[in-house]
Amino acid sequence: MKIPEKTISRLSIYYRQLQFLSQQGTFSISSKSFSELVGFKPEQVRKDLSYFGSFGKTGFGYNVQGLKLEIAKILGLERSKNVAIIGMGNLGAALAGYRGFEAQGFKITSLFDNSPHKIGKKYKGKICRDVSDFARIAKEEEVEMAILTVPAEALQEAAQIVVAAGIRGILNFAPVHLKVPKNVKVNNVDLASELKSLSFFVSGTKRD
Amino acid sequence: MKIPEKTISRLSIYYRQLQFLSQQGTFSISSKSFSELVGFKPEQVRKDLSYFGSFGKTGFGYNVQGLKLEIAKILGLERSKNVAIIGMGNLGAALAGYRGFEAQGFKITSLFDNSPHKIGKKYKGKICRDVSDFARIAKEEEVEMAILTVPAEALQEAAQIVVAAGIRGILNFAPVHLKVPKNVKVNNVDLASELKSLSFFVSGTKRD
DNA sequence: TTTTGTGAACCTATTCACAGCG
DNA sequence: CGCTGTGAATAGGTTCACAAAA
Repeated sequence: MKIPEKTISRLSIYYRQLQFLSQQGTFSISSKSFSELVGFKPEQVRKDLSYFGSFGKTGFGYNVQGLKLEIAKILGLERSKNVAIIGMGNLGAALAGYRGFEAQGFKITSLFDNSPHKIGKKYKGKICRDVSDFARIAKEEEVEMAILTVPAEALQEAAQIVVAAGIRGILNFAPVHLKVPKNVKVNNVDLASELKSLSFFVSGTKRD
Repeated sequence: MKIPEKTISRLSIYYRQLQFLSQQGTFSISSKSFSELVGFKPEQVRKDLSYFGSFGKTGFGYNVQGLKLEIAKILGLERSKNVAIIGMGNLGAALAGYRGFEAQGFKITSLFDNSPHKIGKKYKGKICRDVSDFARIAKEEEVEMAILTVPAEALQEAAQIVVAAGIRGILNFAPVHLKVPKNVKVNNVDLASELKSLSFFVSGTKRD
């Protein structure tokens, strides 16, 4: 069965919500109540889950803890994953200390840059290293994914380095299209473009 | 005619690319060459543009400068838009100094927080103010959009404040569903979820 | 009765394929 | 000719509606 990509990003959202419910001590929840929390339709939630199995109890709903673990398994989050950041500008430095990652099963283990001004410097207690040592360090520290916060003109080169080192998941913040082999998955976060599309909606005459 | 939301986000990407081409001095470009740069299909590019008019010349392609201006008009970017950031944590502070915004027609004019430790402090040369003064300041400074980088538990309240102040475009970084009136547009950037969906792909056994 | 799981129907978006213009 | 613009065909994703389970 082919699983829609959108299902995967919704599961990622469900996971965060289940973690929260679990911390609250909620034992079980129906697809209807859950859907209101995450902002989708109940059928959508059920269909998304149905790609992977039957996790609910008819007439009852889903066990919060159980479902959380199932989704962790689906997303490969049973154990924490190590992540490297390449590019220690404003954004890279902020992400190095972003609390939201740890709680969701990610560990920012390694920071890289190519500038002598930044190599050796500490960010949030972690030392920034030379990106030319990426392959060796990534192997040693079992890095599985990379966050690229380099300038546009450095992007393709940085990507080459991480792909050559065997990384198969890249989160790209440069507002430029990244060409990678098809066994590598890239997620793009284009912050200025998010604002541009908001601009369309706030500027529109018919949209109020 | 109804315009797909995805078309709007692609136009936002096209805009960045056209700006780059324009800086390079490229005079004109075909949908085919352009599509390779942005990573979509040529028909997609043409269809997206066709919702708004006929901007190309048959047998020739598109005038770079002209198309850039047309898209600026569509997205409401003819003049720079003022943006506020609420929540001066790691991420908010980084975005306050993010260079990528200015070049694309956005000005971060106003910074807010609710913590006495942060109010009055300067971030990238801009002073952080009390979020309870949001409505007044946003009006004075003609803020049209807001970036929310507040903790999850403060999100809904922050949103209420900006919506009450007449803001109709919100970029939300908290990994929580935000309820707003339907005349307000929210774009969500959920960084941990981006990593989770990458995790699915790097963990998968069949996906290499 | 309540709520899941899921084929079928529907709706939205992408790609095809070609007419028509310069 | 080369390349755009666009209806028609296809693919992809969402919602409906209901049978089955507890």
